Amino acid sequence: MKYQSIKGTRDVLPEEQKYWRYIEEKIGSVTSRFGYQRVEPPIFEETALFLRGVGETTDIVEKEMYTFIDKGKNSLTLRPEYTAGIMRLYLENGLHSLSKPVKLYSIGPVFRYERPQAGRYRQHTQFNVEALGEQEPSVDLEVMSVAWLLYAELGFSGLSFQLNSTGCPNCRPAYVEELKNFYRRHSEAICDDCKRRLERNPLRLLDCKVKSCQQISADAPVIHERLCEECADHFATLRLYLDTLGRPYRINHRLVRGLDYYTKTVFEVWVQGIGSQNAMCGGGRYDGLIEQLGGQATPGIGFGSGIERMILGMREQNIEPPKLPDPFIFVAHMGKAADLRAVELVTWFREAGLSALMAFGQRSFKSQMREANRLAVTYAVIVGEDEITANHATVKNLANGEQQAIPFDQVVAVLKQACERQRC
RNA sequence: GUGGGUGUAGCUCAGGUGGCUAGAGCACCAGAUUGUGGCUCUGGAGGCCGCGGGUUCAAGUCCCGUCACUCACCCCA
Repeated sequence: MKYQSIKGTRDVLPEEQKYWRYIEEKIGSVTSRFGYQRVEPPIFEETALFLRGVGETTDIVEKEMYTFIDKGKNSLTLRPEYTAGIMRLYLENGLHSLSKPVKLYSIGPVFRYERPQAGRYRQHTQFNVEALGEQEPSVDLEVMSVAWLLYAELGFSGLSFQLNSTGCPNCRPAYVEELKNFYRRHSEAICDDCKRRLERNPLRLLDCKVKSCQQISADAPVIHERLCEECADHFATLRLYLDTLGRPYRINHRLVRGLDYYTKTVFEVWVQGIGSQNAMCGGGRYDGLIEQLGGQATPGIGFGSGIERMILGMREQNIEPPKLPDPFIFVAHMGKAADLRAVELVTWFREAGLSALMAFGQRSFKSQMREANRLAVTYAVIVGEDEITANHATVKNLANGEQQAIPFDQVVAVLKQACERQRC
């Protein structure tokens, strides 16, 4: 085969549409109940926005961005995540003048150059939620609840939050220093990756999967025990909310995110069964980000959730989305005059709001009926020489086999009525 | 970037120790029923056995290389 899709990308085929439609409907329904409004920034931005917004030493920026120079010699990048672009959109369009918090969501593709594996693609579709301008922990709860309610209504079982606080500029530096000192004492024993992390991204030391490193990290200082008063209060209040609602969560002091902008709350929602990617969504608070991008100091919190990962999880848990409606009418025709009448009929049906299909060209009547059956239509409308002569259509109900003659000028009204009766 | 697995029909896959004229199921087309679907039966179409090289009388099968896909690590949705 000469051409094939790019590594890490995938084609969405008709078979999968019911999942997409179902998820998009649920997203629309849940977000509207929480009062979130949809916005869509372009899929590419100035590269500098992501360098500043995501963090220059993050893996995403260092090795995963699709960056290119356009014909005007500008450095542009396909968005590797939503948040930076949403912050730009918020500032550029003056959304800060709206009443706070400003609650936004988006659905669209994001791009990262990574090695693909189950549930991870170079282009994937992300559902993204942001709440801007409010620092109360009840907003953290609300944002987390959007994710929770979405997955619950999609039918997922075994959901739980993973929760941590990464502190703020007042308390994190001291903690990071303590953490580095702890690991320096074990610098002989940790793996090579961790030796790099020790200097570049110490928080990620806690997240190492190597067994010997995990034994060490079990004794490492724990951040949520070293938060400043403000962060500790915030964390405690959020936990109180979760306890009150009875939402299952686990404090995971290893949960540190790869993006620089997170402060205080970080969370994921886990579901079992999609390979090594057990997180359905990941997000957190980023109280310093907007200021860093040149706006007024504005707190914010959000998360991203991969649609392809949701579909994978639904398949894993045998969650069957409602199937798309089958077409209602198939027009079978025999002979030249009938072909013209069939073209007229499907046109009338469609203009009346009914779904109607027909066979193209002169095919055997049997094969047309077979096709009608395969399409799972409710009615076959049969037009042959007999019908042309008699000026009526033969309408066959494929479910019970009954058929009757209906004059051509009444067939649309009759089937329209039948459709309304069974809410097709 | 690192490690494992797999490449045979549109799809899912069989093809011990090399002997194939390369198979099955599903899907597709047609006929049995010259104007009636589903079920059944019969037939048909559909393959450079990923690609290149090597060993051999003989390679889908063995060897080398290569590409692709895939799972996992890193990281992340």
